[in-house]
Amino acid sequence: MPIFMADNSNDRMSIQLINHISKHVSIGKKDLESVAGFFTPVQAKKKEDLVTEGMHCRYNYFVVKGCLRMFFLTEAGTEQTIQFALENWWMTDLEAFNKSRNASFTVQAIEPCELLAIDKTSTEKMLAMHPIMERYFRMIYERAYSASLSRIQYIFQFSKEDFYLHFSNTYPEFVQRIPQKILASFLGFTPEYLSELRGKRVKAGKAGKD
Amino acid sequence: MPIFMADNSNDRMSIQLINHISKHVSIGKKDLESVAGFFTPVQAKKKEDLVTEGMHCRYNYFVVKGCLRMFFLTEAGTEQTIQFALENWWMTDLEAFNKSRNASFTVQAIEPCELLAIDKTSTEKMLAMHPIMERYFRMIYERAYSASLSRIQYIFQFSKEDFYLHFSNTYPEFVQRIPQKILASFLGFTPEYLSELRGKRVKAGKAGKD
DNA sequence: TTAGCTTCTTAAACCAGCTTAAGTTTTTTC
DNA sequence: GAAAAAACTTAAGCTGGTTTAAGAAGCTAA
Repeated sequence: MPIFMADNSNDRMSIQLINHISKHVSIGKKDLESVAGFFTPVQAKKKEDLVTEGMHCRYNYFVVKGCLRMFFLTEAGTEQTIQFALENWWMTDLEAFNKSRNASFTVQAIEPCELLAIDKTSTEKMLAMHPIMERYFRMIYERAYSASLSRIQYIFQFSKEDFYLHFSNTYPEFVQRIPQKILASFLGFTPEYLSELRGKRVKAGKAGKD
Repeated sequence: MPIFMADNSNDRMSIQLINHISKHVSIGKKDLESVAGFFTPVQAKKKEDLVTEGMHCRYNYFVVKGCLRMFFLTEAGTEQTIQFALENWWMTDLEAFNKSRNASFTVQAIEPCELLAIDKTSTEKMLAMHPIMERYFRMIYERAYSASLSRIQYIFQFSKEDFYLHFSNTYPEFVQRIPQKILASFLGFTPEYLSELRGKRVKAGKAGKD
């Protein structure tokens, strides 16, 4: 179970959410404070599940600090990572969250995380009280949708080797930050093959410093 | 170039958009008529491009009738289909549409289509005048985002053969309706391999009527 | 500070799906 | 309604990436 933090963390964490909302929509200070009041600060440990595949999906999470990933279990029993959420991204199993179905995905902390959580009822109240937040989320989901389409484009565009090279050139710090096993499960190949690719690069003298 | 239709088609086509909006949000008749006024009816012929990769992406399209697909050209020069839009779905290259960038994708009519088109300026005016439409689009993009994640899940979950079987069992009429070449480019394999899979099923006596 | 667990590496054998190529059928166009 | 173009089929040979297996190296916890 995630730890629900004492109220005084709320202020610091809320500021980040408030800043993010302000970047996207015009909204007054009072409204922002009211919006922030709908969220509960949550602390998650490394490898802790925030949403569990097959279980009720109660919260939508805003990442204040740390990194989440979303994955599911394939029939073969391996974890397939679908996407990551870094600071200022939202993550939950949206369909399960909205329709009160059991989750199809697990959301898990890769690192120790600070999160802001909101449940469905609070989301609806918050949207009814602050309709401008519909606009904020419309923009957030447009962006998430575009990102997801780009991911599909990359999956088909590149061979697995090129997909790895492209990803590790585009996000070199991030690649350092996460376990290789998780990276392999995101890129859609076996850890063994990733290891082979890394070996190939090192031998070819193309590796970065370590 | 798409054909922009005479105004009297507008009524019939708008009704479908109006019904769709009404299903998602509470909105009065007058507002609905005002919203509909922001759209232009468009007729597209089979194989006609509505958005072209590399070109300016002026419109967002609501499908009244027919079927659109979104694709891009891989480096190898083959078309890779990303998604389809049937009746009551929206389609455009969202990122290009929003940020006035050149399109990364082509949107093409698979069948003769009736569409409602709206440009960026009109979209903004419409949203400013009818903020409830932010809610409508928030829901639309949530759904589109979820659908896109499911697609990623399927891509990784299934072998190519199982992916084909799953898709053709889930949408048998749709599979009949579109060219095999396009289906193959959606499932991510060669037309030759699709043909082989079909042959295999027919021989095994598992084929449907034709 | 050692035992146990998880992650990472290496390498050989294997196979799903691609490429190529040539023929057939369907659709489009004039 | 004939010719051209596009879509579909079939089959052989090949390759990118998986599987399997076994060992090495890093972490984590008492």
